[in-house]
Amino acid sequence: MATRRLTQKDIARLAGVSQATVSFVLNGSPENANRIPAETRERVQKVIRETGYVADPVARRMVKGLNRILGVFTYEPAFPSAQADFFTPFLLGIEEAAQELGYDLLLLTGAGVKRRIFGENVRLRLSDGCIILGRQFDRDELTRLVAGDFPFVAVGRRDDAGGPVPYVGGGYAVATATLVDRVKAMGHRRIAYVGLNAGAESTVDRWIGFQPALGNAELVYTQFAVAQPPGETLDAILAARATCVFFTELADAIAVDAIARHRGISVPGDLSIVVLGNHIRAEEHGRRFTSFSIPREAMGRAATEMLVRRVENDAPVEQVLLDCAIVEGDTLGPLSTQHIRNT
Amino acid sequence: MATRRLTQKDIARLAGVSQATVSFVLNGSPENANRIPAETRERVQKVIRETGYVADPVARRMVKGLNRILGVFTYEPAFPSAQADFFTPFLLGIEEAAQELGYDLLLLTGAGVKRRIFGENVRLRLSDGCIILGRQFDRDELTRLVAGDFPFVAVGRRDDAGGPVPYVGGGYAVATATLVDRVKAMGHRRIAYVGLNAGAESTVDRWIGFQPALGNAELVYTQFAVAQPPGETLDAILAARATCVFFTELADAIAVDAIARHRGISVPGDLSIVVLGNHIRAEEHGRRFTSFSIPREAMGRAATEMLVRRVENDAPVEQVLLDCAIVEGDTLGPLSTQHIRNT
DNA sequence: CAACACTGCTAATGCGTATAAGCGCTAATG
DNA sequence: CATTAGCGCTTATACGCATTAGCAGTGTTG
Repeated sequence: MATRRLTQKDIARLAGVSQATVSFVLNGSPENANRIPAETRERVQKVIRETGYVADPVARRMVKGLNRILGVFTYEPAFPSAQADFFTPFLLGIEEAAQELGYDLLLLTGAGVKRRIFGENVRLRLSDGCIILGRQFDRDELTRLVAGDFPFVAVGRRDDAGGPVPYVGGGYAVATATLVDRVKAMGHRRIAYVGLNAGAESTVDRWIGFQPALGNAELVYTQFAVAQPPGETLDAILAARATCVFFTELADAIAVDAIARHRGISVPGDLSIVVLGNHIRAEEHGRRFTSFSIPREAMGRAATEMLVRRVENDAPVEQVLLDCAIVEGDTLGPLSTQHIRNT
Repeated sequence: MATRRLTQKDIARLAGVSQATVSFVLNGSPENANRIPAETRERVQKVIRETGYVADPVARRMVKGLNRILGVFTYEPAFPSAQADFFTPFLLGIEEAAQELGYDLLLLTGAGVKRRIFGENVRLRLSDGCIILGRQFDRDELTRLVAGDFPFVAVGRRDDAGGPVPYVGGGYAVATATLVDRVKAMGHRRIAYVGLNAGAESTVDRWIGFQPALGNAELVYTQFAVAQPPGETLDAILAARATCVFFTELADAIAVDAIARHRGISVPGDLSIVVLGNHIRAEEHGRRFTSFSIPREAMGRAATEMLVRRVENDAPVEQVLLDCAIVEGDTLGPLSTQHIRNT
């Protein structure tokens, strides 16, 4: 246990050469490699093989600057089961891409309660660059990151923070607009929207896609708050004689759908439901909501590849939105005759 | 972008002191801290605050030897969805413990197809120690780890490999024996065992707990192979007039249970089923099998804490088995009168 | 035969930090 | 008044490696 780690000096001593020679044998550049004859090289390599020596990556990094390590920072802990379904697909994509590109991942656990990038001990800097994951972004930290020289890529679109933020996001606005078009094609003209319309970029994007796509349809009810009993929400939707309701949160949709079913209100017969994004596996709740899917794994991959481009080639800031596939589901139907009669 | 990172030298210049003074201000040990008057300290800290300087963890590690980073090595990729349910609970425990102890996690992605600890560039060594996760262990690498001076802890019991292996495992043998006792207390005397009884330690442990606990019960059928159609397995179990069957693999149990149900054979009325370990959430398949639960999260936590003890205090090798709680389930019932008649 | 190039190495340096050792100064002590 | 004991710093060194510069010896050229 007390046996100190082997160093190049040890190898050099055992092989009867200098430390520099060992270093050359290990990573001889084309010009310098051939300056060491095969015989000496063999002798050194024999010692390396026998001792199982490997260069200390820390010292290596000291002089080379790069580590082939990518940091992954999450503002929320990544693995707790409540979050796991959300984070795992991202991490899967990140891990796969990192492996292909020959990078390891440094998972930053965030010291103490407050997770911060710029904390006391920014061990983050050990990595060559970092991916930032999570819904809650600290504005100030983002600004500092943009201003600084540390390469990073955000997963999820981010507004400018003293400069453009490199990101890989989901095309929520486009997908939302597509769903609105589909709803209108089904004949719906009286529409409700339940969910936030401000705050995080991902939330805003949905609203931005939604609003202009409405066209000649009428937004008869909006509920931008969240904490309301689902029964009341349903009452309000029906009172406004909406025939189709958009939810930003799957959980809200599930709750309202359950109440509707309980009251004998048919979905989509009497009321169509559309969810803007699908965070959880379909199997967990019986319903397949009409919605769009977030390409989380692909986002992880793309972000990783973008980060490596920035690290290795000092590539310029890129901003990418990946397409979200429409999930047909079975909660959106054509306007019923009863609806038409009521109008 | 071209702005080089700040170093202590820069801070020193700006504050009009020496580099060493900056270092003292940053991490003054009790004896040395008070050697620097508040005024100077303030001046230096002001510059640090204004510039946002943070010490390079690499250089820090160079001199301190430790990095507050724990490596996590998995022989199989951790996040692919097939594996995710298996690995996630471990990672959850590891992440929580690491966070509490102030460590970050270095996830080793394994270069290329073959995942190896001792590869070309053992990036692992950047961490202070490592946790090894996964069912498939490379014997040779384990031996080298045991022989070496790099601190590690295995998750899952491991046989000696040229010396005792530090691990946190599950008490499968004890839990299995408990289940056997319970089965016997229900009156069962004709028992079947389906699953491997050799190979990985976790498999062997189940068999080791099973065999001696049988006592006066009779092992009327064993199937140590795996790849057999579930129908044939069921036929063989029934032909042997077993009244209770133990499975090591949940998947096998699910398959046989499904066939039995399809054929109108009642579980546990006609045949009791016990599963030795529960790998997947109960909700995913309808049945709650009588089994034991593997405390994966606790294992991750314990392994992390053990590793930190080894890293920080050079603690001796520990080998711990955590209790597996018995899952009552509804696939184990008392011997039916029909069974008794048949005997 | 002097000048020079090439071979096969070694010595020296720097990366950014922590820390032991030391140095000039003032105040307290004998 | 000589000595010592803090005080408030600075200087110097080491960590393990990559890399540049250079040096001794041999051959090659003009």
